[in-house]
Amino acid sequence: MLVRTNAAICHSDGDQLHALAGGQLLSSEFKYRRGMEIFGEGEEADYAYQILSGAVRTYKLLSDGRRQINSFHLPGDMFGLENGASHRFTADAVVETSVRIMKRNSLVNVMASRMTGAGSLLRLVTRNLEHAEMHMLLLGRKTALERVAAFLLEMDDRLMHPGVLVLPMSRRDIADYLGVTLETVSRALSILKDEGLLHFDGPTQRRIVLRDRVKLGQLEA
Amino acid sequence: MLVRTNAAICHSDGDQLHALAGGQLLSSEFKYRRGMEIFGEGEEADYAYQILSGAVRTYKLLSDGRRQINSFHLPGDMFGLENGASHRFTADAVVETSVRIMKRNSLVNVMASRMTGAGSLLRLVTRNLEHAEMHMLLLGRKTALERVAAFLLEMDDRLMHPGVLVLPMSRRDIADYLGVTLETVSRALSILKDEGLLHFDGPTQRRIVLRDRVKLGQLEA
DNA sequence: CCCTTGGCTTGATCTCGATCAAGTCCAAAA
DNA sequence: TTTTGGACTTGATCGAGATCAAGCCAAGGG
Repeated sequence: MLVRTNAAICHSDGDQLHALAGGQLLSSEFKYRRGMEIFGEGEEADYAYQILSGAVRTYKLLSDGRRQINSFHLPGDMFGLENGASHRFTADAVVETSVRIMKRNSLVNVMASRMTGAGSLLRLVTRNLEHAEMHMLLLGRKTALERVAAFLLEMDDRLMHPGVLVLPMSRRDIADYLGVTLETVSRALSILKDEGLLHFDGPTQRRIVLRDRVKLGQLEA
Repeated sequence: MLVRTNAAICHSDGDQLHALAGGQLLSSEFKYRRGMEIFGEGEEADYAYQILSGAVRTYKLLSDGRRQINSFHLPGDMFGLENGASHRFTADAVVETSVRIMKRNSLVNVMASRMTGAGSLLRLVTRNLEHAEMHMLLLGRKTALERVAAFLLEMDDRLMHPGVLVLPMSRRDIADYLGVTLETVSRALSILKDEGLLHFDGPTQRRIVLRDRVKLGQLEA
C-alpha cells in the first residue's frame, strides 16, 4: 500500500457500496497504475474496495513462488472485505485501475449497530468463502502429496486435534475433494505411513494417528 | 428432499442461526441417514442449514459424472444459504447427520427490513463465493481445453458480449487463474483458433473474437 | 537504424498422476 | 461358518500437461 500516498483522492457518492450504509460512509477514489499492489497478503484489512474502472487480480503465493489467482475483479465488483484483521490474499492492478475504498469498520459497525447478528451471519458466509480460496489454491497449484497432507491437517484442525483422527468420508470422497483419484489418495497415505508421518489405528483405514504434524505441515507447502 | 417427510422433527433454540434473528425464526431439526441427499443442485433453496451432528458434503457434478466436492461441513457449520432461488450444488449426508433448518426468507426478510442494503452487501459477498465454487470445479476437474474455453466465456459474459474481447491480462495471469502453465494456455488458444472457434483481431494476441460461443460452451463442460 | 526486452507461440521431451487391472481385507448377510 | 460385496491397496502402463528450449514479433531506447 505504498501507492496510496501517490494516488489521486476525491470523494463521490451514488454508487453501490456508498449507498449500502445510507450515505453515512466516507468513500474515496484511488487510482493504481498497471502492476501496482493494492494490498498484500497478511496486511491489515482496514478497507473494502469496489472497482470503478480497470481490472484487479487477487491471488495467493506459495513459498516457492507458485501463484494461484482467485479472481479477476472488474468494474462494479467488490473485493478485500475480510472477516479478520488481515487480508487473505494479495490484490494488484492488472491495468490502470481506479477503485473506491472505504473504511471497513464503518461498514461493519453500521451493520452491527443496526442488526444484532448481521456481522455473525456475514461471518458464516465469508468463512465459506475463505475456505474456498484456500481450496482453489490447493486445487490449482498443489501436488498430490501436498493435497493429502493439507487434507489431513485440515480435518485434524476442525476436529480439534483428537488423538485419533476418525475420517467420516471414503477415499473416493477425499479424492473428489482434492481433485485427484482415489488411487492417488491411497498411494499418498501409504507414502506418509511408510515415512512414519502417520499410522492407521486398528483394522479400519479410516482411523488415522498423525505422528508428525510439523513434517506434514512442511509437506503441505 | 424426499427424505424430509421421513425425518424426525422437533423445535429448539439457543444456537447460532436461531439467535441470528433474535429468536424470531422458526427452526426445526431433521435427521438424514448416511448417503441421503439433503438437497440437489438446481432445487429450490428455501432453507438454510446448520449441522448439529454428523458430516455433509456439498458438490457439483459434470454431465459425464465427474464430481467436485466443494466442502465437507461439520457440526456448527452453515450451508445452503443462497442468493438466488435455487441451490448451486448438491448436499448429502456423509454419515448419519442431524441438521437445523430454517426458512431462508425469514432470515433474509429480517435483514432486509432492519437494514437497507444488508441484503445487497451479503449478495456481494456470496457472489464471490459462488464464483469460487465454479472455479473449484474448474480447477479440480476440468481439462486444459475446457478451462480455457470456460475462461473465454466467463470474460465474454462479464464484459457484456462485446464484438471483440479485449483481455486485460497476460497469458501468465490466465494460466495462474486456470491452474495450468502459460504454454498450455497458448496451445489451447491455438487449437481453438485452428478449429475456427475464435480468431485474433489485429496484430496483438489480447484481442479475441469468439466465432462460435455454442461450440465453446460444449467444450467447456 | 539496430539492439534489447517482454510477451507469445511452437516443438521436443519428461513426469506425475490417471487409468487399467489384480488382489487384499474386513463386515454384513446367509 | 462361509459367502458376498464394498472399500481399500498395490502394480503396470499410459497420456495430458509440465518442463526445457528455440524462435518470432512488436514496442521502446540507444
